[in-house]
Amino acid sequence: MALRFAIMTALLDDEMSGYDLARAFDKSLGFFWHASHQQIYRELKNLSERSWVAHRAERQAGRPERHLYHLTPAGRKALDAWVLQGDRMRLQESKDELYIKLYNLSEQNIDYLAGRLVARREAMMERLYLYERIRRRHYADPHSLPLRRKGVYLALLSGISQGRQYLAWVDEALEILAGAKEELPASAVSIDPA
Amino acid sequence: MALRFAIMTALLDDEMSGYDLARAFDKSLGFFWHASHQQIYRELKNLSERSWVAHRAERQAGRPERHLYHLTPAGRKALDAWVLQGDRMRLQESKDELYIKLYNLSEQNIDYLAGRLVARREAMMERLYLYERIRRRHYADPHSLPLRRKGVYLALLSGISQGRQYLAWVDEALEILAGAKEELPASAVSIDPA
DNA sequence: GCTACCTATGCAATATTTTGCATAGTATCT
DNA sequence: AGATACTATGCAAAATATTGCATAGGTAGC
Repeated sequence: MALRFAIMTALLDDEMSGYDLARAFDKSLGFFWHASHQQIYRELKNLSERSWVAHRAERQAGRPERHLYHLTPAGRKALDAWVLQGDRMRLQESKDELYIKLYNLSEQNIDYLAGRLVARREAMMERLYLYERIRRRHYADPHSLPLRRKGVYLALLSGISQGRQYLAWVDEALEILAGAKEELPASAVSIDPA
Repeated sequence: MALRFAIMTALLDDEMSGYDLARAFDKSLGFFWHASHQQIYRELKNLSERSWVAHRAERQAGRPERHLYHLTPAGRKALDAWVLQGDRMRLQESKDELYIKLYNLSEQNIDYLAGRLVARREAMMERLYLYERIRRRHYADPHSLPLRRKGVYLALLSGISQGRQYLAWVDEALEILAGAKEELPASAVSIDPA
């Protein structure tokens, strides 16, 4: 349901192709709602049938045609109505397998899990770097933004603040894991005079 | 896929009924992986077919029978193996419609969206309170915990830290929205001498 | 007595998401 | 020359998740 409206939201400013949208959903909007290109093409088809979006073809030399989608007035109206519609407030559940795996922490998997945490830290740092760049480039002076852009800015702030919090948590978690490992009996490696 | 293992994880300590699991997924484990009772019963059936869990019936006076599930040795083995298996690291996307709605911030919906933020703050404060209570009750001295419980503690820490971050963000967002509203021309309410 | 909610289980339909496949030309690296 | 990656679109199947319904007795408040 929401993906439909996320796509329309992305079309508020510019017309975009399915491919463009797929890339947009790898970035800013995708931080809040991920979608694969297959999903996007299917939704675009659905939205076209509803006449909430329409497209024009753009021929390119050598390459496949781009179908550039844009909001219709009916789509714009539907989007505006959706924003004001009831809100199933599921408080964010950070759906990451790693948490479940942490519930299974053991001597056998502690190194593996610590490694996965490090990988997440790196990925998050990269993303955080991207967001900070966007912030500096487009939201350096939030006070002067038009109202709608202030909303986007709030979402961006949430991403940045979540990212920083996540990095701090990973670091703390790694420290605790390192401490726990030291206390472990060096059983497997010990030269046991059998 | 992961729900299967989340359920097995919950069965590590105690045997539980589907109903018990459903309630557990409203609390601690559910912060990381939500599941409805229908899903849980289906997975339990599936897990039984794989012989990864087994159950015994417990008759109760007046009430329906409870089917108490427990891990089998094969289930335990499968769980241990899963923890070490490849990890599709999708960095958490806070899948909340509200972010998309914020991208559509306008004079028409600013009050509504601010109200939804307040509702989220209240819900998060309640949850945070629950987590802090769990922390004080069961994880007051994290250093002395056995290894596996330290993993659970890390997940709990993540929940607490995310919750606090979220509250701080909501407050900042509400302030920015309040500031933005003040700057708005008082168009709709003004006594316009037509 | 009626209403609402809790314990306790589960089926079925629908909606959403993921994964695999398919096509086709261009560009870049080795 | 061949491998890999990028632009660009889309179908189909499988896995997951949500929503509605169904049963059945117990407890608590009005």
